[in-house]
Amino acid sequence: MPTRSPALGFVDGLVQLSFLVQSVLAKAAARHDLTVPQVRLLGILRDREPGMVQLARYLGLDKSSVTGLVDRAERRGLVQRDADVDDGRGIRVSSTALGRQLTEQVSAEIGAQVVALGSSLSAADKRMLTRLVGQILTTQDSAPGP
Amino acid sequence: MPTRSPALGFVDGLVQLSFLVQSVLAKAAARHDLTVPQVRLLGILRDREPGMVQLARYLGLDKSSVTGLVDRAERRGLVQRDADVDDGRGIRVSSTALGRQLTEQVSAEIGAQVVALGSSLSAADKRMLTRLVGQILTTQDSAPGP
DNA sequence: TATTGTTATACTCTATAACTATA
DNA sequence: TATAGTTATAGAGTATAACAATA
Repeated sequence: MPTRSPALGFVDGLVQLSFLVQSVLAKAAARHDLTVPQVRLLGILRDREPGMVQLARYLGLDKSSVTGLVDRAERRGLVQRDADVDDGRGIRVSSTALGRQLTEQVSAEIGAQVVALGSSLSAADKRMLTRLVGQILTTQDSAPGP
Repeated sequence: MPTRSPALGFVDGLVQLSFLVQSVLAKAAARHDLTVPQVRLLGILRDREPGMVQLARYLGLDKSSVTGLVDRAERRGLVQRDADVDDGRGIRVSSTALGRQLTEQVSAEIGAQVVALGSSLSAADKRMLTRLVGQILTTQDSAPGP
C-alpha cells in the first residue's frame, strides 16, 4: 500500500525511477550471486570479445578496475582470457558457456521484472514511454552500456 | 555524435536510462567529493532527523552499513549525531549547516543536469514523461528514497 | 615512446555476526 | 527479552600510481 504520493516532478521522477530500476537489477543479480557490474560485464560479452582497454571504455571504468572485475568473473568460470593473436600485449575476454547460460537467465529475470514495473501502463502508454526514453538516450549518447 | 541507434525496447530503454541518470548523480556527487549513498543520506536529512534504524530503512541498508556512512559524513562535518532525549539507546542524525549548504549545491546541479537530459523533449513530452514515470512509481512503492 | 595489461595501495560501500547498553 | 547502535571482519568495486612487456 502506497504511503503517500506527492506527485513528483520531472527530475525527482527520473531519479527515483533510476533507483527503482537499479534495485531490480541488483536484486536479480544477487539471486545468482552476482553484482550489477558483473551483470554489465556479462551483458557486454554477449556479442563481443573485447580487450581490457575496450572493456574499460564500454564500462566507463579505469582498466585497473576491470582487471579485478574480470578476475572475479574468471574465478567463477563465467569468462575467460585468451591471448590476442594480433597483439602480443593484448588479451581477449569472452564468456564461457556457463557465463552465457547465466547471462540469459539473469537477463530474462530482469526483463520480466522491468516489464512488471510497467504493468499499470496501457499498451499505448508503454509505447509512448519507450519512445520518450529512446529520444533521451539517442540525444545524449555514449550512455553507459547494457 | 551518436554512433548508432538500434531503437531500444521498453526494458533496455529503462535500464539504460537508469544508468544514465545514475552516472549524472555520481558525477555531480564526485565534483563535491561525495558518493551517491552520501548524497542520498544528505537528501533524507533535508527534512528529517531519524535514528539509525529509521535511516537504514529509508536507505534500504543494514544498520551496520549506515554506521559507516554516517561516520564518514560526520568526519567531514556534514552531519551530526545527538542523543535521543526520549530513548537512552537512540541517537538522532541531522545535517549541519555545512551539510545543508552542500546538499543544496549538489541538488541544484543534479536538477540542472537531469533537466538537461530532457532538453530534446517538447514541453508536452516532458509532461507526458513525468506523468508516466509518476504512474510507475506510485504503482510500485517503497521505491528507494531521494 | 606509446600502449596493453597487471600489481600495489587505499578508500567507500555493503553485509553478517557478535557485542554493549538501554527498554 | 527485545531494540538501538557499534564493532569486527570480509569482500566487492573503484581509482591512482607504478610497473612489465610489447608495439
